Amino acid sequence: MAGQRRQPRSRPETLARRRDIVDAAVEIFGSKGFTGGTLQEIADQVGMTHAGILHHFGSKHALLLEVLTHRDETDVADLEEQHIPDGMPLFRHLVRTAFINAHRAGIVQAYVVLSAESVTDDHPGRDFFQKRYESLRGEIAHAFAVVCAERGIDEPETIGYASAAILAVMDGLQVQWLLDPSAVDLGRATEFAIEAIVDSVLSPAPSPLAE
Amino acid sequence: MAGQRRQPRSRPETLARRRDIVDAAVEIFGSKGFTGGTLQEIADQVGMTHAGILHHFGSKHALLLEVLTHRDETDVADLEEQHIPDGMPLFRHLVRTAFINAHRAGIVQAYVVLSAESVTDDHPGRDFFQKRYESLRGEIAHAFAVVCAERGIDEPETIGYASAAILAVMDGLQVQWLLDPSAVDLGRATEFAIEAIVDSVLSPAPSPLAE
DNA sequence: GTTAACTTACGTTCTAGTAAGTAACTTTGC
DNA sequence: GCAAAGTTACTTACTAGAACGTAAGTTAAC
Repeated sequence: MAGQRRQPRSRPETLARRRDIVDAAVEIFGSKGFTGGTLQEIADQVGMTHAGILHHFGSKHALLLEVLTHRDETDVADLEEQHIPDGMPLFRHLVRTAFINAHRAGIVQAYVVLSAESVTDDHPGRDFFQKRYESLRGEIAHAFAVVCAERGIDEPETIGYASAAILAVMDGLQVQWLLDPSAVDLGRATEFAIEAIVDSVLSPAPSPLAE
Repeated sequence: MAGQRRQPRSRPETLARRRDIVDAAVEIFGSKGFTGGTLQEIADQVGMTHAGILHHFGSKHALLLEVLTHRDETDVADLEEQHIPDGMPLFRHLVRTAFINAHRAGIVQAYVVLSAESVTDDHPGRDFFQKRYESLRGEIAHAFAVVCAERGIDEPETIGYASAAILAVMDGLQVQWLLDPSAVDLGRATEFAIEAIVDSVLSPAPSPLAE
């Protein structure tokens, strides 16, 4: 049903060149945003003209989608990798990812900038991020369900809030960390927050905010 | 010491016009970002030419800073309002703000987009957001200190992580909520997360992630 | 000898900013 | 109280540059 499968694309040199371009695009879009970054800058970084990039990807829009979906090799969240951890190991994995990300400012910045930019009207990445968050929330919620089952407790309705909140802290801490790395310890702060949220789902405490 | 205080600016009609422009800028920058939004669009919305806007603010850059610093009237975080709540009331205030924000998508979007965009290189809003987060973290940390003192407990070192984390969840949940309002209950999710974090500072539990 | 991987060159559109002009309102001199 | 002078709030018109995209040509691989 899809038009034409491209077998010609399979030439190894060409594939490597495309990878170079995507890598450069991650860096440029990460440091300038999608709207602010230009094909020219990306082209300069891989040593060709901007028309050469359009030859490979057709449009800036298409290049962005390639950047977003083919981040596999240099993954940020690593959730969709070979074997997705589940249950408690998932939460440990998320914390570990935060510690690793503290040494990968480039990719982190690309995701922070592009995900927030995607909420703007008609942004080409909007659909991608909407589905990504939905899927990630689902995986985290599932991990909560597994953990609850393991401990023989009913799944509290807070699981939905907690799943969104975990992703939210991770993203939000990245913004603060990017703005001032010396002010925020990305790994430890993420660890603290995830522990707090997980604990609050498993052993609900009376609200400390109640008057 | 400052050059010349402008008394002419105090003309009420002019001030109102400037407010109109700033309001329009919030909407445009919120829906398209700073880089993506144009003076033309802002001008259209207030019914003048883009040169008219430059007459008032001098440059697009300066208009952005005005948008960021003069959000006072339609405040998002409301922290710097008349009397800053402190101690436990601050946390309640933050939760209340989240519930209110759920009905103010426009301004929320402006802040989400601009704060994330500000991490890009040489962004004119970078300095603003860096200082803003620093100041907000400080206020939240102070509230924690007050609460600890009230209960006669030592301030745990987790206060720093918790302060950053609270701001982070608020921001991160806004992103997810803007992408899909039906999937995230902004108010309740924020409430849950803040309660979890506050509780975790006041009554530290053994890490649920420990193997 | 066809296809892929480019480059050069061009077109169109759009951008922020500037310069100069104009109408209206304020202030000042008297 | 009123006219001259100055200031403000714009507009129109322009500049200079950059952006993405396209079309056509060129070299090299298979």
